[in-house]
Amino acid sequence: MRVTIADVARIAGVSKTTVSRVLNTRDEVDHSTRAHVREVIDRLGYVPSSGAVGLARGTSRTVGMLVPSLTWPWMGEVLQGVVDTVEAAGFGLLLFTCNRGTDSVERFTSQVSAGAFDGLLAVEPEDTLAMLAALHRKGLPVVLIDDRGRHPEFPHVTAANREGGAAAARHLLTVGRRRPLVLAGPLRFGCVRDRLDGFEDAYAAAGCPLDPALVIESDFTEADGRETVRRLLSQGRTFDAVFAHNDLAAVGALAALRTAGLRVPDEVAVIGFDDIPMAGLMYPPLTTVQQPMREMGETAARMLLALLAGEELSDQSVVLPTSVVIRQSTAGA
Amino acid sequence: MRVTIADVARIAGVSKTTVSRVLNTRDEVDHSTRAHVREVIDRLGYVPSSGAVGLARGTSRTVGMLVPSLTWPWMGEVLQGVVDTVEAAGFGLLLFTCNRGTDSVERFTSQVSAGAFDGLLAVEPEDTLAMLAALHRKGLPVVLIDDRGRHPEFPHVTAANREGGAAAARHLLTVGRRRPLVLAGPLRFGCVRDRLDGFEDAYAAAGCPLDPALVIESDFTEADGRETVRRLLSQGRTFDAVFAHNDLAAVGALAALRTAGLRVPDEVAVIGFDDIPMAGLMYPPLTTVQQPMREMGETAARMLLALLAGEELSDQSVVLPTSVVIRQSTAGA
DNA sequence: CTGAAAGCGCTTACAG
DNA sequence: CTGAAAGCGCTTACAG
Repeated sequence: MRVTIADVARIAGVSKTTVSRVLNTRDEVDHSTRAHVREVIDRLGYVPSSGAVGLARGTSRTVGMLVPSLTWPWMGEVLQGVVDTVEAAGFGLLLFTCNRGTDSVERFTSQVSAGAFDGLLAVEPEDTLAMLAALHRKGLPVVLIDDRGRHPEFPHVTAANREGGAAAARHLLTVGRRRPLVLAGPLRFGCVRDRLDGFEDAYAAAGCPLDPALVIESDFTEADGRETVRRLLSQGRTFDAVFAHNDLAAVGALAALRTAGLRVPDEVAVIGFDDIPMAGLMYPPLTTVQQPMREMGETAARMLLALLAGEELSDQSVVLPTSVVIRQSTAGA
Repeated sequence: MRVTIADVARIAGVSKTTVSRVLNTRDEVDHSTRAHVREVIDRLGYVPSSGAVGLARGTSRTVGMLVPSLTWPWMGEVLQGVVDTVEAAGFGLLLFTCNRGTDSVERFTSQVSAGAFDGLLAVEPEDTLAMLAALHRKGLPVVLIDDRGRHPEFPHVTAANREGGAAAARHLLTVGRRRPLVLAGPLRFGCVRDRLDGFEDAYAAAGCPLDPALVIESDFTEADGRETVRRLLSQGRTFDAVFAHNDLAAVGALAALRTAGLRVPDEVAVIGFDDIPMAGLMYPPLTTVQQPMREMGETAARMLLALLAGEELSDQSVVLPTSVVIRQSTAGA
């Protein structure tokens, strides 16, 4: 059924060794022999069995990718960046989301021991960090795409969260907002503290320190963003801007402000973080701090491929720039 | 380094054959031998090499998934359904998006010949249908997650597009709309024709045939939905509802209507198709015909796994029900 | 119930 | 420049 290297060798009248060399090495084969073997390979449509190659070479030319969820709004972009890069390098991508308890985590780790992939890309491994650290110590190359934590022990790529927070602040100051509400993400995340620090410092530097009562921990969901803003308004709190630590919460803020009859951006300007695909489609279109998700995926993949090629990483930690995308939720009509 | 079956055999004082049997067969091994080997396996943390098992058995226990894009708004749901199902069955999922020309298509097909996976799940393979048909004829099990075409030659899962179109019509009739605009998708897609047929028939059955001038082919994008509605309004066309063949186009319609100063749903009701995650977050929240994307992914994966297990499919074609999710873009406040 | 041996399809020293 | 042979880590008739 399957065409094997033995078939090619027999038909070309050479040894399997020679066929293998034509396939894998650049020299050591006579020019005309090489051409002839090539011709037979093409004619037969021979493709080496990836399983056999992997077994003989001890590598799979496959990378694993572990994500906590595939339905988060920005995950598609990250994944697309990863897949494009990995495919272009001729590697396969094995996808895992061990999000169904101990069982699935165990199944995942056993795939590692099984040598199913040579290296791992992981997004935000909140509950799996210990496991990843263990695999990493055992020699598995790992690169984190790190939206949440601070994991100096791993090579990782992050967005410039601190600068992003500062840029959000400068933008709000530019449009004249002196009293912003901060809808922070969970404070246990490093990225959240960074965004907050950058934002606070920029406001302080402008001689306009934040009101601590207007810095609220939220949970990155639309529902909580909406509910939090509703509650603050009903308590009589006043603010002239909202800085949400992600776009989903910003969308919730938009809804609560609308319900309360407050005009955006005239009375309250709103800025989010991420620039998920729907941000520009909201009403009003949402100003936001863009994280270059696709580029983060590409960069992480390139780092992992470099590691697998035995190269040293010039930087263990790559920080990609964020940028403010100005739309009508802060900029007026 | 790696613990092999030979290590286990040596330490347990049995043959590799026996270890293999403990691993793979239910009987043929003495109870106490089995227990002892199990204990050694656990103690050593032995996991069979997936490459070696695959080579020896001729299968990879991996399924491939081919998607045209990872950034479409509903793709995450499909993927999550697939991954959950495939993982639970102990299979790996290899992800491909050969969307970069001939090169990447070739690379993909060679992965098939390489035996990198045992079966394939594919979403909407517009430009790759001929290639998939060829692989299918050569014996590769393929299941299509079929949002667009009509591909009777493959096992596939679809949503009930015709019924969905009819349900959209009935809903609009219920809220008193007699003169709807249809923002159709590309008419070359089977799903588009089905949605249109169902919608038209239901309106005709209500004694209210559609105005052909109000059935417009669009391209499933927000920009085109917006532009089309803008153009029709500027031409003086009147309609009291919009049925868009996907949510993105419906979101565009919402924007154009807002710009034109038309109130939704009072003056124009809007209904979409898909129920993508952002549908409920729009202003006003978008009524839409829901496709069960995650379930489609799960179902397709289950079908493929059944095929790989050598089972006959009871149905080559599975049609999952759609349902109207009523929100404020048709229902008033 | 158990094991020796061949085989899956490659790669890679080693020898010439 | 080329090939015979061993080896990668398993499974599976076959024999006992």
